[in-house]
Amino acid sequence: MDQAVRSAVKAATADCDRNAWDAGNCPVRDVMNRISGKWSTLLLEALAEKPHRFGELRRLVPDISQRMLTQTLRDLQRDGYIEREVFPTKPPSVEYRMTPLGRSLFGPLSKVLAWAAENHDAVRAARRSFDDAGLA
Amino acid sequence: MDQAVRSAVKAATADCDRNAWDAGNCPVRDVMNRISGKWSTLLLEALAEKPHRFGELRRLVPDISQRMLTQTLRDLQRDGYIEREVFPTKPPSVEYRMTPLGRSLFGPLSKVLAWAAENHDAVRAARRSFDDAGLA
DNA sequence: CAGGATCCCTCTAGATACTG
DNA sequence: CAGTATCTAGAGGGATCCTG
Repeated sequence: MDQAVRSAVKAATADCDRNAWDAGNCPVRDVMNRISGKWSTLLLEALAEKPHRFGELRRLVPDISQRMLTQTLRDLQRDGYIEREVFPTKPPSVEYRMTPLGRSLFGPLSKVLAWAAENHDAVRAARRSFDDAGLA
Repeated sequence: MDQAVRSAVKAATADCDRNAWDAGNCPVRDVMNRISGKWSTLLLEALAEKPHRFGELRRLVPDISQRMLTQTLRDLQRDGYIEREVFPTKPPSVEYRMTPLGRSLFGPLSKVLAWAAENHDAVRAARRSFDDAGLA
């Protein structure tokens, strides 16, 4: 980890200390809380590629309930990561697309997702050996 | 986002598709689920700097309960991100430290944490304007 | 000191049904 | 098509007491 990143993280940590790690004032927790939802990263991943309509997103993430799809999209929109555009056709259609802020987040975030894909086996192996050691 | 990252993410997505985004088989969800816990990133942040004992960690993250500290540490250990070493002194002391796997995760992850620190204000602004628009 | 065990509660997320 | 409303189960998380 280079020095620039290290000091940025340290600054964030310092903020948390001053505010007793209050969720609302700690940048790390405030931002992570949202992107760490069960579906957030999957939707960001889908919308990072290109804009999608509601129904398309539902098909891209088959096991999401329509309630959680709506809610997660609204949360992402509220934090400024995605935009919602309504086309007053009949029947109506709605398109979701990433904002510049969302793209700027997805840059670093995608690196973590890539890490997950590359190291998934290592994690599963660690998990197995932990369980086999009887510490489960 | 460069091409290497893009294709790695795409590969992960493809895996998820084949398995209907099953939590156990989707690398993204499997890894993100753990590091997205309420306390995981804060503890990784603390242990990235240097090893710490149980009591030190508790002081570093004042508002964590001892139950959640124990549980989160065990989860991180199970996935191979941190190590636990017991020193049979009297009274006993236990030290936690990051593993190579943990460090390799924390590289990309720290970039996201830095992003959170830098863009926290932008997110809060987006949130306010969303709420003021009456869409809350 | 570093936890384990227990009780309890909130909040998230899923299922189902209905609407402009 | 793209949602909203309601109900409910279950996980995540907290408080407290106990122990090697």
